[in-house]
Amino acid sequence: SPAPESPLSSAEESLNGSGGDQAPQAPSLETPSGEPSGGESQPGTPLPLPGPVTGLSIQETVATSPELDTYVITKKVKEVLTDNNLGQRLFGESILGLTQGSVSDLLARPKPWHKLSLKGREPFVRMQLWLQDPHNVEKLMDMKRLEKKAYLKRRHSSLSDGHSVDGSLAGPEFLQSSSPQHHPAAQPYQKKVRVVLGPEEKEALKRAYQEKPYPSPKTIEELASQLNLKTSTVINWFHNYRSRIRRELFIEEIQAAGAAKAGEGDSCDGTESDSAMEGRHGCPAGPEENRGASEDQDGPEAGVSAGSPAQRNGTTSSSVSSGLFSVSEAGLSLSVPVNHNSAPVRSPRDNTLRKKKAANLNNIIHRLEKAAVKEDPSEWEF
DNA sequence: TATTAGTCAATAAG
DNA sequence: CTTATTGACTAATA
Repeated sequence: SPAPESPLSSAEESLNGSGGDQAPQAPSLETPSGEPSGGESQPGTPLPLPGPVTGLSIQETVATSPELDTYVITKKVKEVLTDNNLGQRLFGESILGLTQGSVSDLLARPKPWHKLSLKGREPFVRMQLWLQDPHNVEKLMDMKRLEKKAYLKRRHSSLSDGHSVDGSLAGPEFLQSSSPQHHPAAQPYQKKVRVVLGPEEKEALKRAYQEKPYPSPKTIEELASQLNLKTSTVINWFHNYRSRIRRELFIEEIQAAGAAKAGEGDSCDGTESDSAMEGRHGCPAGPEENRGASEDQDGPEAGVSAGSPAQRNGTTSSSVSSGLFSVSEAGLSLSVPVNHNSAPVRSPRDNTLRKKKAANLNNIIHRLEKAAVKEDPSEWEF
């Protein structure tokens, strides 16, 4: 029941090569804007400009877009989608040209605008444009209805023939439904078996990451054989892990930005050295929501707790201390908590140390080392 | 060539 | 069914 059927999206100009397919690109997005509609925007959300008949391509719109607050945008999109019972799949495929999983990720962990590449900004610009016109919600809902209709029709036809026992399987046949490229012969399309790393393997890899975020080919080979994994799997794991750890740091950065600032007399101080630091202006503006204070599994997964603003400050350079850089105790073997708390009954588990912080430290060290070789400090991204 | 950024797509979780 | 997670792959960069 996947959807080989591209709902309605008219021209799906996807020019692709390469085995798999990637980059759907250009979904449908017009802005007839037939109604003046009150169109009040949100808090600090500026309003770029659509580009239907204005001849502007989305790409150009992205390039000329003012800084957008990705956090505010995703928050709003999530709200609108849930309020109207619209799913990520439909939204993603028809509005963003992305798959459900990508949308989920984007909405849950938007990277700050200044950390996004031109391509990475595109989905956010599309979301912003989509939000701009309340009419778009209606259109999406219509689409949803059409899809449902088609779905029911399909189901009906398949029920009509076989048996009556609806709610469930009928006999052996029925397995194997629609697959891309139905009609003809779908021959040897075995949907790639997903490699799933066991908790133990992940632990080992995380441990390895802690000591060396950028393992040498030799180390990688070693890990691969020890864990009985393909070398490429280990390499991919490191790529993905670094990338995802980094992303969490962005998120902390954003959350932190919203805190520690009562009055508004601070925002961005003037002492901005020469670096091309980013400039977060519109604070997350997100009141409420605990966000983040979650995680804390047990065995696997470590957590990152509150972060702190990493600010650049030419004058008082010492104030670098941040929760992020305070590595409690990395390494292994820790258990036996020295328990020296004043609090009587406290911290039962905890064993799950802040590995990520430690890992991040290593990551930073690594980058610092690389940066040290450079002469131009303006490139240091700290 | 090594890494990163962005996604996809399978499948886990809810 | 919908959303979240994650190994793998492509294109862009350094």
